[in-house]
Amino acid sequence: MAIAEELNYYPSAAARNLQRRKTNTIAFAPWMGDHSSSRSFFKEIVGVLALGCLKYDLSLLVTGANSAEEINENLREVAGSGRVDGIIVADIKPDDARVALLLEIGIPFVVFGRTLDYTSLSYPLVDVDGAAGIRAMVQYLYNKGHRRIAYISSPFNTTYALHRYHGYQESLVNCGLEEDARLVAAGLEEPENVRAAINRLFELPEGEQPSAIVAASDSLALNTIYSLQERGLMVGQGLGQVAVTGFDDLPFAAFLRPPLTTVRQPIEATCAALLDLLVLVMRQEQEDGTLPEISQPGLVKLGEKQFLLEPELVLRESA
Amino acid sequence: MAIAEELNYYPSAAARNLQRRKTNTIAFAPWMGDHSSSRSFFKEIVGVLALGCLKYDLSLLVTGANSAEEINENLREVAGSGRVDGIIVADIKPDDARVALLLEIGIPFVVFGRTLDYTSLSYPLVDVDGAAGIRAMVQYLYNKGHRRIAYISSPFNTTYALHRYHGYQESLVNCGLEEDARLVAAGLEEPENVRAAINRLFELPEGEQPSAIVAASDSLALNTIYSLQERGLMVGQGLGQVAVTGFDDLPFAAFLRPPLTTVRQPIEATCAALLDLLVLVMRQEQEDGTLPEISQPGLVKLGEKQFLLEPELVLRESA
DNA sequence: GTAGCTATCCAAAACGTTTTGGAAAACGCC
DNA sequence: GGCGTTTTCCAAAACGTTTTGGATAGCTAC
Repeated sequence: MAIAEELNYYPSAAARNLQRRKTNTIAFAPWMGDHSSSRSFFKEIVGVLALGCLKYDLSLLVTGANSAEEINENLREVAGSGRVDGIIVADIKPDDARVALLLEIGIPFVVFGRTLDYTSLSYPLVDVDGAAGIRAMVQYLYNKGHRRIAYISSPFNTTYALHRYHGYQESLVNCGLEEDARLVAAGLEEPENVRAAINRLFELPEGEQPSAIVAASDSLALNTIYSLQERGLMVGQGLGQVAVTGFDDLPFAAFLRPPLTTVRQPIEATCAALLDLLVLVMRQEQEDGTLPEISQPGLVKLGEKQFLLEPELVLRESA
Repeated sequence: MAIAEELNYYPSAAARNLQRRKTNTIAFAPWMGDHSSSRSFFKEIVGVLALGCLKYDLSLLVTGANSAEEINENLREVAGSGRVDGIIVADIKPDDARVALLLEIGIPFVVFGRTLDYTSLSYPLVDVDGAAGIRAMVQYLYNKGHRRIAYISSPFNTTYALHRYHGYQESLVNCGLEEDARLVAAGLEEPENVRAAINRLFELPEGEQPSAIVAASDSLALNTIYSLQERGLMVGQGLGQVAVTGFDDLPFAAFLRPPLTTVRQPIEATCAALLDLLVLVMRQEQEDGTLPEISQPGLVKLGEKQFLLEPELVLRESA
């Protein structure tokens, strides 16, 4: 050991990997598409994952891809060549082909998020319970006295957008409120579309206008706030003000004026759960021994290897 | 080939790596410290790097580390074991030990940023010319008629903070203005400190107060704007307004009210230059053949393997 | 047809570890 | 001291590629 130290010797990773048939490396495969809204959240994750890997002595390989074909080809190559022992798939689309691909290849993997298959238990996953987050938010607004609660969403072509919307519907039922289609605007992305939607909301007859607006994401909430301010409306919880809430707790949320009440994505907990679960799946793959239990505060067990994380309400001045 | 396709065969990466003594993998080693301000910028980079790697058929390994010792140990291991062919070091500190370490190990590497060694040409680097960015900004403000231009900075314990400040000083000279120590506030990080600094600026005698405030980062600019608004001052370029500028063009900059005039970090260009340079160094390492020229719009050649990128002014309504 | 050269082919070596398995050593017991 | 068992030791095999180099085949020119 002394001589090794002196010679600055480190065992060759390639030779080790070859003989042990194991790389101690996992891949992080986000979507990397043009979808800027989801992108900003997944950027947050990389760093936390990298730090989390230290605990398990894993290295983190980040795969980029410009298109759907490229990501699949990439995944095939990375998994097929044995470059990694496991894969974390993020930013899943409703009809994402990656899950099927990975099941076919037979490499250990964990998905962050759910495909459209709402209650899918066929693959290991961790997801933030968006429906629960929105439910908690709507309930909070209801308790504050709001009865006309509008909902603003991005297009329903992502699973999380759907889950969050379902949360809105569920909590309306829980609160004994009727869903009013005129208070729901989905498919919004560009600021202009948000502005148009907000304008429509406040062209409703007097007593039918919303007193609170729940946005499905922080960036929608941001544009909602500006749209309201442009109309000369005040944002906040006070009398004559319109309450606005977001979802994600992106870095800017606290710096808006007024600071945004929102639902915080539990990034650290999510990453920890993803890693714990992936390591479990990888171990189980080689020696079918006893699998350690995965448990964390706020973690709901959906199935054998499926977990949901409760997000947290962050109350600020916008509601 | 048909049979390989049919059997879903992919060559073993480990065996290849072993024989070729080459991994086609590079490491990205950011600081990953607690430094939240720099962190947000480096998160931006990972994704772009991952995409850029595709061009060169490289994989990207992201190393995490919780402390200075850990990052060094990590770097030693990754480089020593031959896990990667080259390393991109980011978020460099003035007295960063990583450069010396990598030089000693003798692995190809590229640094994003400069150590305190202001004109260091002893290792390959790419940096954004912060001084040039601030110079352009001050010159712009001068041309708009501003003569009392204040400067707000984070602590001078990072190289980029120093460079940017030097840019401020240089452009004052260029514009024929005297530096007024009362208009410079450095060492700021927390919102309260920024507020205090702003308050001091506007407790100056009438004609000596600043008409423009150049902040060394977007987050400082954000707190500057709020501090001004709390004092009842209007932010913008108009009459009786205080102009405020930032640096980085973080995602929220465009969404502030008023939208922030700032200096945009050329992320894509930076990543492209880093990769081009690293690939060059790696190739040169093995076969000392002809090295292709690295050239990009806005790229200034500082030395044989040292490049500076001109950042770009983004003019919005805050100035 | 043959000499001299180049192109093709393929079995064997090499890459640097870990695993394997047989031999030697150590141990425990009667 | 001898037998059976366990532990230690170490040379050789294995991991799955790419490289090597000697042999064979293919050309060209006389």
